[in-house]
Amino acid sequence: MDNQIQVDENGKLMCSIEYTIAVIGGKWKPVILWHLGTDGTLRYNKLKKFLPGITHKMLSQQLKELEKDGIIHRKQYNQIPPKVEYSLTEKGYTLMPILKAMHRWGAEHW
Amino acid sequence: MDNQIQVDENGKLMCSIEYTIAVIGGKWKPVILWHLGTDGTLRYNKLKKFLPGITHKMLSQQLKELEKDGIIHRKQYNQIPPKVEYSLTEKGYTLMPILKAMHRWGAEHW
DNA sequence: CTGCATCCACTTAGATACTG
DNA sequence: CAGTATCTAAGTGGATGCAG
Repeated sequence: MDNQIQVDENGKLMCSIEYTIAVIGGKWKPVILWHLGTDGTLRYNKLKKFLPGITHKMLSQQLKELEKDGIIHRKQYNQIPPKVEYSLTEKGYTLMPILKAMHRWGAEHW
Repeated sequence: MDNQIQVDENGKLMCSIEYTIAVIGGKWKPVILWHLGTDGTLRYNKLKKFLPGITHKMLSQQLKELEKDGIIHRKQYNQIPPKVEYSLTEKGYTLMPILKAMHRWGAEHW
């Protein structure tokens, strides 16, 4: 087994797969990233339309976390009405193989 | 975008990536599957040692769900003391590329 | 050794209302 | 349009004890 022992911000032991889960895990993040990855750049509301059932609060929250982890980029236009665009960072794009694999597996094993 | 519209058991819309998340998502499942995938067959307690911090309750629960979804196989030996072995099913092994990718990404982007 | 049931603290997410 | 704050209901996981 080659998974190295790692430690999270609380000093708890983790293996590297747990780090990945911490970054892209949860109900919404994979789907958010999937859409940003396939569509390129999306405004807040456009993105929201791709996520049936997500609440306003959840979307902001998830986006903020993804931004903090360096996965997505947030570009704000200072205008009225406001306009904000989200896109994947370079680091974010490195996740696409995983997301593609997940998407494909889901389609095949439904 | 080629993600088809799908429906879950409650009639809610899902895209296929959400199904994958539903099956392998959460804090523990990817790590459980990772260990079963790399080590082959593991007894309950041996598996538990690989998951620092997991409680008894959580492990049973996660294993039961994975079994229900056809991802892992449970082999029980009727003896005292009990002995139960877990391993990946064929369907479970099809998840390994995803898990490998997650493991690798985590190691590279820590 | 493996698994289940109960209880309870804690976390999480939804609804709603408000801001620039 | 994009985001924040608060309140609260529901979900989740940990501790513990019991069983085969």
